[in-house]
Amino acid sequence: MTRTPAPETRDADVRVAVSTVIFSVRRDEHDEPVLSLPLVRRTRDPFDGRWALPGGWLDATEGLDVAASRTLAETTGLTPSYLEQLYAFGAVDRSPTRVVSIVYWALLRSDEVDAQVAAHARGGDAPENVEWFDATDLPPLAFDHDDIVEYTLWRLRNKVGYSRIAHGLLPDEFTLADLREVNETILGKRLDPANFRRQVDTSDTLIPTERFRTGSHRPARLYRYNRDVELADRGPLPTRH
Amino acid sequence: MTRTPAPETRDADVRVAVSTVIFSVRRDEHDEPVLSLPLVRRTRDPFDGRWALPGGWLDATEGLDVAASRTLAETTGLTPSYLEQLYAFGAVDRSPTRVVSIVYWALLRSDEVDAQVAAHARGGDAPENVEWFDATDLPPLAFDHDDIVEYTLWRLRNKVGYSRIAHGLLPDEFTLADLREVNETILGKRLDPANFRRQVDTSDTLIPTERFRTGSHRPARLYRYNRDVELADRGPLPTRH
DNA sequence: CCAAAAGTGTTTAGTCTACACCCATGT
DNA sequence: ACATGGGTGTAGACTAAACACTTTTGG
Repeated sequence: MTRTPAPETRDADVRVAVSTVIFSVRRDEHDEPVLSLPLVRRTRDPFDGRWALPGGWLDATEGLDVAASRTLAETTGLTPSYLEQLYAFGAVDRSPTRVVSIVYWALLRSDEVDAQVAAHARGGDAPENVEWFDATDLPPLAFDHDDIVEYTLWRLRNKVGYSRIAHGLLPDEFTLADLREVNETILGKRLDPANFRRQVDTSDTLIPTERFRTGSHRPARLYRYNRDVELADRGPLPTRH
Repeated sequence: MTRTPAPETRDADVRVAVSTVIFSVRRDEHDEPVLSLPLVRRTRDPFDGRWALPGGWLDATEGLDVAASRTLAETTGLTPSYLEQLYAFGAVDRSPTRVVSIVYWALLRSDEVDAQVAAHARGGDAPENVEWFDATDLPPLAFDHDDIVEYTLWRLRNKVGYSRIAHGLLPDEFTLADLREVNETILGKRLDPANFRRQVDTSDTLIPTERFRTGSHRPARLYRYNRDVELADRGPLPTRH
């Protein structure tokens, strides 16, 4: 039972990586909203050619959250509106070499997707080998990334139920129909407009504006997200000394 | 924006540790139940002499869960009945050297506490520098372990509300009063016996036995935990291939 | 005026909580 | 018998789903 204390070099060959599952709601060819996520095509073994989650190695001089943001930006050019740690994956056989991956999940506002992509295209620094996929219809991924995405989806759907996290996928101002559509897309089912309205305005997370979106029918009031309330608990509030 | 890809040695000086917050319900001098956890006194710098969470370095040949169990056993001699990953802490300044800690939290059945402690005492391999503390009244801890424990407590109290996880703190057979007492101890408030009974037996997590605990008054039926239902979701079901 | 989405009201079923009450046992 | 915790019943409060209904615009 008692074990000789190991030398400090015991973990010399364990490396730490950071990956991020980042969701956004994009429109397909029929203008239907689709819960989507970007993947990066691997250009080396293992899993050369396979699609994988964006990520990279943890730098010794940066915190985990920062590493997640940085590697996401480096590989995809995207900056999320919401970022939360998901889980640390560390099975011995999940990669040929010993890698512990700290996985984050993130949300990207729908108006930012195209804006950020376009900006990189203009700047000539468009990320390569990046493609968006329907989150519910993915190709087989590298490593254990299939499991990771599945768990992330479960967590997202769960969290949408008890927090107002869907705002992280919308622009500053939006209608209740927009918000409801995002929720419907995530959950994959229709929600009652009347009851949805009541749920959000008893939750105090929305601030009504005096502006309206005018369309083909009765104008809908625009709302803003109330920044006084947290989007959702993000874990242990990483000791912001 | 674009960054030169780093060499594979970028994270050479990041080490991975595993720590565990393990709870049990112990009796104080007045026989009152107290939510307690064991701490280990550090015998070297940094924080020499301070109390810290049990843990140790991740071995390159073992998974994260296994490492949590092993380091817990090595430092305290305890074997948990429930183990779940909590969070990965990796702020740059949380330790003089760069350490990413994967923190687990665990439960230990009340009948196991003394049994395991006694077994080690007999075997002469009693763990040193280990002491149990009231979880709500801890001394200042080493590193960021104060924050970690606080977050763990929050998570435990939360989870007790929507899952039947308190069974992890009880022996195989127990009365509803036992189970309720554990819940009360965790939550720090009284629960209505009648309503508590209904909650648990609509949840299908308990199997009634034909045995009764006889005491000073009307005998109470003993229940067993229904192993067909999971205690609680433990995260992404670590790909048990 | 009509279609369609925005927004309001109401009915109902289910759940949660407090608490009154009966039951079974050791003293 | 009686005190005490084990166990059941139930009325009121609160919540959530379903859906009828009114409002406001564009065509």
